[in-house]
Amino acid sequence: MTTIKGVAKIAGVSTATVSRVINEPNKVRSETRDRVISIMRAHHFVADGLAGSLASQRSRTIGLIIPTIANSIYALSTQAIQRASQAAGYTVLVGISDFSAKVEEALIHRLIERRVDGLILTGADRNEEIYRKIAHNNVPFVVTWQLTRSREQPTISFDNYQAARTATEHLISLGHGRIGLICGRTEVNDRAFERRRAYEECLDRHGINIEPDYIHECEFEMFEGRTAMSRMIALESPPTAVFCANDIQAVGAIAACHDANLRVPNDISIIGFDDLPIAQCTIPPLTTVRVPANEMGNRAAVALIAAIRGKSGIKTLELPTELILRNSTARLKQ
Amino acid sequence: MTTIKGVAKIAGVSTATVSRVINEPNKVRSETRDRVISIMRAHHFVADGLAGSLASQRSRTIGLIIPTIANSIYALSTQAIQRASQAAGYTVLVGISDFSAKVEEALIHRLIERRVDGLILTGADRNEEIYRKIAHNNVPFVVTWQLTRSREQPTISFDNYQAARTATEHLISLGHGRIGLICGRTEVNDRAFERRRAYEECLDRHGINIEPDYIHECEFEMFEGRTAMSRMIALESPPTAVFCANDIQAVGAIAACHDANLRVPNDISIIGFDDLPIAQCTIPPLTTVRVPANEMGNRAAVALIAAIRGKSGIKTLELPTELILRNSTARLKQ
DNA sequence: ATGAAAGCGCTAACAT
DNA sequence: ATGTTAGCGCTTTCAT
Repeated sequence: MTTIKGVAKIAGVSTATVSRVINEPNKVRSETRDRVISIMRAHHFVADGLAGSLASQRSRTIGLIIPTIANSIYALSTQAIQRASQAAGYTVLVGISDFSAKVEEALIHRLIERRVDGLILTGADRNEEIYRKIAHNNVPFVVTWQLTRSREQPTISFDNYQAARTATEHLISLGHGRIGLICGRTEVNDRAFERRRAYEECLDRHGINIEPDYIHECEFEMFEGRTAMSRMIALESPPTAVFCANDIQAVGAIAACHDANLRVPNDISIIGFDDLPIAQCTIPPLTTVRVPANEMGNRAAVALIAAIRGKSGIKTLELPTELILRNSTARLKQ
Repeated sequence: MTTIKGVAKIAGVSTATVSRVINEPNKVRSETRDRVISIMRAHHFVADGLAGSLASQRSRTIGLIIPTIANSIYALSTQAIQRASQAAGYTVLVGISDFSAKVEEALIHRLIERRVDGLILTGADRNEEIYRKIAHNNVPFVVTWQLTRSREQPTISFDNYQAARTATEHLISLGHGRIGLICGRTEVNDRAFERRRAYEECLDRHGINIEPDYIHECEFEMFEGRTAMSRMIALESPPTAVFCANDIQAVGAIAACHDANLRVPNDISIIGFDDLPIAQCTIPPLTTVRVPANEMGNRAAVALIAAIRGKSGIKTLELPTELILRNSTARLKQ
């Protein structure tokens, strides 16, 4: 396999010149440059980026940790991060933690090992030891999907608490008092935790009793949302409205209502969270909270890359969310 | 920042010993090993994988190219690839081509630059020059999502043509003669191309005329499927059944029927492709063709890693698909 | 079981 | 504009 040494020899120049052709082409006389380039082409030469990174002490790679990819939620922000990074000449290394703290720790270790220039994390709730390891290895990072005002981590996110509160208030303002919750597992997911906290505190603030049978934590799968909803429907006194803390589960919940011959929103109101594309194609279209996944991903990547280039530190940034009124919620029938 | 040299000095051993502790721990006396390990811990030491890869000439990284991630289709196989790779000690570098041949070429170059030990590609239709570059750099690879019996590329996939033919035959067997098609852009997507070819040849074989107004190519977005369907519904003589060559577009198509007050499947039959989780939660549940995305991803990763380890070459493997009968297709009303 | 030392392929001063 | 050369941090062969 060809190396810059080989190319240099054939072209009759030094390795430094070949390196310049690759990295700073305009510092090389066009004649020399063209000759070198054509030789590289002819030999299908691809420079060894590992050697380059080792020598230059930067990898032009950024690491991203997400809990799962199988679900559109993180796919959207991931895509935005990929796009922004590729555009800036960076490659993204994605690690999927499957909501496991242990796996996440191993993945972060791997990414640092690969000498990523920076790290984008999902959620803020992790072992202090991990943050220490990141700091000791001088890796700039940014937290997404979870605001951390109290902590010192640089964050680019919306506020899960406020957004979930908006959703809950919406149901209450419609006259509902028996309100259910379907959300992710709060022990492994601080975003779900915040959303549940908002739901509970909001009911509390309105003097509404919190009914354990109305609260279901489950995986981010449609069928899990469907099962949870079926259980609530089967209750003696079922809720008249349900807040699904993500659209995936909401789709399942709507299917469960349909299974039970309950009309949405006439018989039961459902509100989602995320505003995935699917929210526009459910029957009826889903009222939900729009989350700035794309912008969050883009901004996080851009800010991180700026920080890597030493142009600036990362300032915590709160992005707005928005209640999207469609057709799955209605005023409580007296 | 600490290096193995630093660790070695503190521990009073050579760098070779530290390296052994990291890579072949059992070749080091347990006493020495424990001392070295505790020093590494205390200093949050993370070995430089780039230097290691450069020296050992293997990166324990595999590259994956997919067209998009925003849609569950490729997310499922990607997840399977990630899992299998992580389990085998490999990191996955994902490149997203956005269905652009040019972007894909640049990404493949980047991955080879990063010295991936192997490459997993989506679809088989690309410039010969790219295959040559891959070969010249001795990178083992495997093609997924598209069978290539005629070509020499090692492939692990199902057969798009046969699967799409099954779907079309299903509609014909139900008595339909006016059959529409909604699929991806065949110029940039050989999977979509094969599915369209199967649709057309199948109609032809049954003596059914191919009606250009019944064929819509569009992006993998629900709303694009919805728009395409609306157009067909507005036709003077609309189709009585539509084959959506992926479930995403099918969801949009169902929504369009609902918009137009057409009942599925009473007024119009719809069949999808992929069997994504959403297919079970549409109203009505979607008849579709199940595609072995998870198994394909897993097998591709496992086979590639085996090839990397020199255990075997990659043998082309055809995975089965399956017609999943649910409730969105029905016999044509006379 | 451990150490010494020669690279791996590139970058980046510094020199010319 | 181009060349010389000393590393980057690790692995690995060969000694001991």
